[in-house]
Amino acid sequence: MDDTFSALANKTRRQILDYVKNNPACLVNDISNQFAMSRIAIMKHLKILESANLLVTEKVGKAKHHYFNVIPIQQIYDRWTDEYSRFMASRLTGFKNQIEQELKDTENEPKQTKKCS
Amino acid sequence: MDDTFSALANKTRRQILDYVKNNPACLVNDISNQFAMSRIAIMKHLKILESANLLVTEKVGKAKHHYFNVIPIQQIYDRWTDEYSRFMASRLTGFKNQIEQELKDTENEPKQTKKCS
DNA sequence: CAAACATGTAACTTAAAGGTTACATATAAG
DNA sequence: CTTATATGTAACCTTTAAGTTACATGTTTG
Repeated sequence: MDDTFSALANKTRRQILDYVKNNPACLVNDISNQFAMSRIAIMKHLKILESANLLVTEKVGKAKHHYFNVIPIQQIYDRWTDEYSRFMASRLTGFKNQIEQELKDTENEPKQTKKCS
Repeated sequence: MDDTFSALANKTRRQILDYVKNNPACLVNDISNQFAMSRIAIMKHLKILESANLLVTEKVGKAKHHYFNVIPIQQIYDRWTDEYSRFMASRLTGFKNQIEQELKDTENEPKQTKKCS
């Protein structure tokens, strides 16, 4: 999970994900041609994305095909909607009201701190 | 948006967010007491979280109160669900039901928050 | 086989992240 | 007023991130 957050923290890597999503089966060179930086730099980003399982690859001869994998993003999505579900739900009622509600409800409730991934 | 991703990429900062969410109005010292590292290190993390607008603060005398702000996370959520809507589409129905369930449950479940100092 | 092509590895540089200790300021309380 | 408390700033250190150039390997194709 930490790998996923780290991988997504870099703008170039998010752009790579966007590109691969829109160009399934694309090659290393296809990807690196989209960016100003060198192919080596892109390959490092690809390695990080692949380690985070955000990209999966298939080697066919000398060609390496890349595919976007949404599952780690879904896992983050699930994490946040679990951790912050009340806040996500609050989109219907507004943040301010929710904070006021929390402060009001505070006295008779137990503290609970959840572990972080 | 980049600030938000960067801020969320660090495990300590995610844990800080969890703590502040569960302990609205908490102070710098309340937060730093939860961690092994120094108060100064925590203050740097707080500054980053505040710059990313994930935390909002209110100064009252010598005390600085911290509050979690979900809006940047909602924006990320919206970005990804927009960017990857095709991939998320299959999950949307489940999500809708989940939110409805959460809203329903919220009325009966005790909330897990406690006000600080 | 030789040349072009696609990808992979190594070594290095620079900048930024994440932490430390020491010191400074401002408010509350005795 | 003096002391304890809560937060803020400065200077520094170490590790990691992110990029570079140069070279190596493996695979098609003429």
